[in-house]
Amino acid sequence: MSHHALLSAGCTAWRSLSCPRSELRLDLTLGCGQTFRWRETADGHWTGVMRGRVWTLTQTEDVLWYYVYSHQGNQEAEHGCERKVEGELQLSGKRSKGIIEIKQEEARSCTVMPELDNKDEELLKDFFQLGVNLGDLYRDWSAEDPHFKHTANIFRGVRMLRQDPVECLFSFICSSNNHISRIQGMIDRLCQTLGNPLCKLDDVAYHDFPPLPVLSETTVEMRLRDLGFGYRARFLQQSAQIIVNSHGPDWFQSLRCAPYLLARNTLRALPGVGLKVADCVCLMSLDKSEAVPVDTHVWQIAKRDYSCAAGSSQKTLTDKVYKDIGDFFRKLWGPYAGWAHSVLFCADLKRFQKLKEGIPLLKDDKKEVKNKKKRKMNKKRENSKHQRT
DNA sequence: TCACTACCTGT
DNA sequence: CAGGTAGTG
Repeated sequence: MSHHALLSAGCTAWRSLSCPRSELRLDLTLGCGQTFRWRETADGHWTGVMRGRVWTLTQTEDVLWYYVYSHQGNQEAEHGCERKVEGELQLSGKRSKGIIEIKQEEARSCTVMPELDNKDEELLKDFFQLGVNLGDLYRDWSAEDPHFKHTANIFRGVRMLRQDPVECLFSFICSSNNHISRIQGMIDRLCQTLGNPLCKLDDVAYHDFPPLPVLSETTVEMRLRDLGFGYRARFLQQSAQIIVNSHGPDWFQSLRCAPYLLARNTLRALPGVGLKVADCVCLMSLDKSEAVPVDTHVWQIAKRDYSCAAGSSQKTLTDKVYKDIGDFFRKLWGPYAGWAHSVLFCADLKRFQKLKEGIPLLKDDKKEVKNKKKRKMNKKRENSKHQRT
């Protein structure tokens, strides 16, 4: 059986690229709720699906390491990966680029084509938007905003992903009136049930995100209700159907080029997509760095930390208040306001509170308890399914 | 423009 | 109630 890759095991297929932690923190960026599909599969190792393949990522002080798994329809050889590299493994981060140097005979059994190497590096750079200099942005935001400056020191390296628009849209339709841990479970079940299987690692089956045509099938609503999606099941199916039936195949691509507000309004026409979800999709997958998703939490931040007047007298987050708060932050932070917002959002998450007291994150702090319960619930769901039929 | 409600499900 | 949305008055 295949295992999740471990950098310390010295597999020769690990590749790397220069990237200081101040520009990217995997734990914060992947764990702050902008994506729901990456897990810490080993200490500091994050595994997830990106562009139809399974990746494990980890980092040292100045280097980002990546490992891409093979599966059907994927040429790369994977055997021989348990092998140790001869001599010391350079974890010092001195090497900034390329694959670990390996002996000729090993190279044959655990090959990484140079041209693939390049492409994968480009994919990673695109996914993490490494062309955007986060250090410069932090400096600018800190200059304008003392409160940001305070928290930014602890929460460096929080960066916006450039996600697949389909996955992003349908994930955030699920986010309504919901919390992160449950959303993660829902997305897992969605991919497991409707997505293409990719590979299996240590008993964990990885699937691609379901394609639009599959999501648009009329049976999907019922199936998703059985998976515990509640009223969101209909939104998902309907939105997919509308996109498939009344928009061209490069609809999302065109939204990437469209101005922010046009893109947001277009998305809003889909069922289950309000201002908040539309802004998430704009910011996280459609290159709209100025989009600021305002949820109840961000609203609290605006009032508490910025004494932002908007909506201080209102009881609910109305459209007007929503827009006022977004404008407030855009004025404060500028064209990358959405990126700045995610830093503060991240800093406010309960799971990252320990960082503020200088306590490093431990991998299994949060999860152990939940896994047990999950099994119980799956059983419960099975039962109610049988009762219905 | 704002308030209120229903909507699924789990903590 | 939970990182909302849609429909109503």
